[in-house]
Amino acid sequence: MQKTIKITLKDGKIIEETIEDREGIKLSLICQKIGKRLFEAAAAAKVNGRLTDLSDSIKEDSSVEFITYDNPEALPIFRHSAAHITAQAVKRLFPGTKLGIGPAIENGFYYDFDTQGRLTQDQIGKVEEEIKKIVEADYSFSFKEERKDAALQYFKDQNEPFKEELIKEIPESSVKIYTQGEFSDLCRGPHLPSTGKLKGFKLLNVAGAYWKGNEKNPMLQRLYGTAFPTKKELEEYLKNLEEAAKRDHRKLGKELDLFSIQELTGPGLILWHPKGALIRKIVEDYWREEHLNRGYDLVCTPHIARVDLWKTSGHWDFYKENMYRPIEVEEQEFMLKPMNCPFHILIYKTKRRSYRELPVRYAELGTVYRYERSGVLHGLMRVRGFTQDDAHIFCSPEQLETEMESCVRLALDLLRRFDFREFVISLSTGPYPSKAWELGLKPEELHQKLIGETSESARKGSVHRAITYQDIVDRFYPEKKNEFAGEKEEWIYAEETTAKVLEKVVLPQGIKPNIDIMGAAFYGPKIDIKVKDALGREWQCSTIQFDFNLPRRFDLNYIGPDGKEHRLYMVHRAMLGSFERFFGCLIEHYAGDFPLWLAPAQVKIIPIAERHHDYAYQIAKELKQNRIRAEVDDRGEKMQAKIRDAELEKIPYMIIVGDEEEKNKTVNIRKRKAQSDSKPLQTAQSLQEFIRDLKTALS
RNA sequence: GCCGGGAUAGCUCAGUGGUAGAGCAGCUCACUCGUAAUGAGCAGGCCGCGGGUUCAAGUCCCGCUCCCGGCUCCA
Repeated sequence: MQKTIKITLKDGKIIEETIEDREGIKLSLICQKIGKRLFEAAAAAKVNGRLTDLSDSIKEDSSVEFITYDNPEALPIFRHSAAHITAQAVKRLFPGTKLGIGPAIENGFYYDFDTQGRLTQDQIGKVEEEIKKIVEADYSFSFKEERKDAALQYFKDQNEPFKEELIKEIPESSVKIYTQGEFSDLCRGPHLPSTGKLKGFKLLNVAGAYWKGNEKNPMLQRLYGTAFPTKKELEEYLKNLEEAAKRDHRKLGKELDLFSIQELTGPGLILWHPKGALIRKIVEDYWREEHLNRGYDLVCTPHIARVDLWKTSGHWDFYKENMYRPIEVEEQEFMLKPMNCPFHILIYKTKRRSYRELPVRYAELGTVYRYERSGVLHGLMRVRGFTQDDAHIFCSPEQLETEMESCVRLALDLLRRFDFREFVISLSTGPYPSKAWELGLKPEELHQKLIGETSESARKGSVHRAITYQDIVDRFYPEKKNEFAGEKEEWIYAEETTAKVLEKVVLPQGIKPNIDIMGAAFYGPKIDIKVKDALGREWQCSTIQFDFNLPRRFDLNYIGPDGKEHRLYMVHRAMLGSFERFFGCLIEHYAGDFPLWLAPAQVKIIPIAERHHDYAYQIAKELKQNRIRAEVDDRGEKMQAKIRDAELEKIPYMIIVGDEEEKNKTVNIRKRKAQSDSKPLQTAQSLQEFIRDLKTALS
């Protein structure tokens, strides 16, 4: 039986094809008919909005879009195909290897294998060689739809226990098996037409990873790599990696003498050297100033407290794993604080509070200690002792919206001061259906995001009914939903208040919040703000968290206008996060090249010869009187060497003084990074002018 | 914590079971210099820590500490 089907293309053009009813027509054929160039550039196709392989066929009227290499949607296809090719290479080199999973990830892909430990870092080169052979062989990717039991048998015969496990978890009755050359793998697809299309790939490193991320499962070897449609894009990416390595805060921290972490002190404990401490002091001053201006009160609290405090707060029961063992003093047990909140609560509770004095906002640069497993520590980013820029807001329900709004504004204002321009904001919601999530995602998108990744049928679009929040909670978090503190009404009120604030403050700035469903802490929903640094990497900084738990545990209340006690709302918030992590971010964001207001030394004065030293010190004195951080380089080095060293120290300005300057009472200014091959940026001017300019730049 | 890799001078790093090395930094001396490294000399080491194998260990083996890449978690 033959029939004619209509194919609607992306540009609206409709083509008709007459096909054999049972066989349909291959997408690659359609593509080829449209044009040779399109065919060569096509990685995959989208049929009725669903991605599929070019080797797939269609049998009915459809809308078809071809995904070419330059389309961002092609990237994951490349990477996923690269993962399969990598697996093929590894299986060739290490027979008996059992396959785990091999997905595309943000900047590349990985594949997990059980090679019985044979795959190590020094084998990467060999695997790459093998991949090259596979690419050159240009095997085509093809797939077969198999019934689950047949597929199960197949992978059993292949001795692939992980694949068997995966198939058993798939709800559909059939699965797809992709083949290129002698290699076959369970996969949802789609893939490139053939292995030869993979032009730019690179294996990056090997690491251990638990099967399904669960430490009770066996440890597999994970091979990370990346892939791009062209070599050029790959090279750009690798360059970016190099740049990131250059900016590594651990490296710059050592080079610029900012901080150290030493074996004798212990892992995850930071020693701030003078220059680092100075930058921290500048940030702290700015932070305190901003908080005082915005109605916060500063408080200070101790590092240890009796264990009873932590029992009252619940940390003893629920946070014990992250706390250090008690310290015994005069037969009483004290604990190092992992958080500041209980102390702030105690200050609040020292007297009866009237609604007239709300909101109460207590802010503290509070140093806390948390036990972190040794393997997770990382420079300044993940440590065991750190100082949070913490605050707690105690307010009435009516004040919540205003308070939230000012928190979000404060966070963005502070972060922008440090030249962060892009933000990723997410709202983490709890177990009750509030309307908050509609803010970030349309129901269909939600569908794709949540169901699409886990279920084939939803991807095919067979479930089009509107999905509800409750569906998601029930389906994905069946046990977790009972672990939450607080009343349903509180949750909904808090989430909807937050949504209102995000709508008012964040959306107009062109930032679309993410909704992290069920991402809330057990005690309340939260907003997190991540910054994107100069290289586009994301760092968690601000967090604003509701707490329905502590006000109950500590019986926090206020006296309302009706003369009765009312339950207080409490908000935890940190804007920069911790000074340690934030400092690490700043170092990487600025590549160690701190802006004038943060630079530990702002001006280096370079006398050309010894006879200019007096004049140099005179200038330094005057700069210091104007609160400008200046140093004289009075070493017996050549001027050129001093300039070089000042450049390497990344000091924003140099003042070079010699006979001419001394005679004319001027200063010769060289701005950092004014390379000798560029136009000379240095100008002679009076010191007063220079000071005025700096002050303008600093204000 | 687990898997893999690593630790040699202040820093960056060579080092094949047989006398511990370089460059930079440091110190001393000379040079007093015009926009990214002046030259010479000197000094600098529990080769991460502890055991073992060996005539002999920085090198081989075992244990520990710390670091790096991940897994998991988070400020």
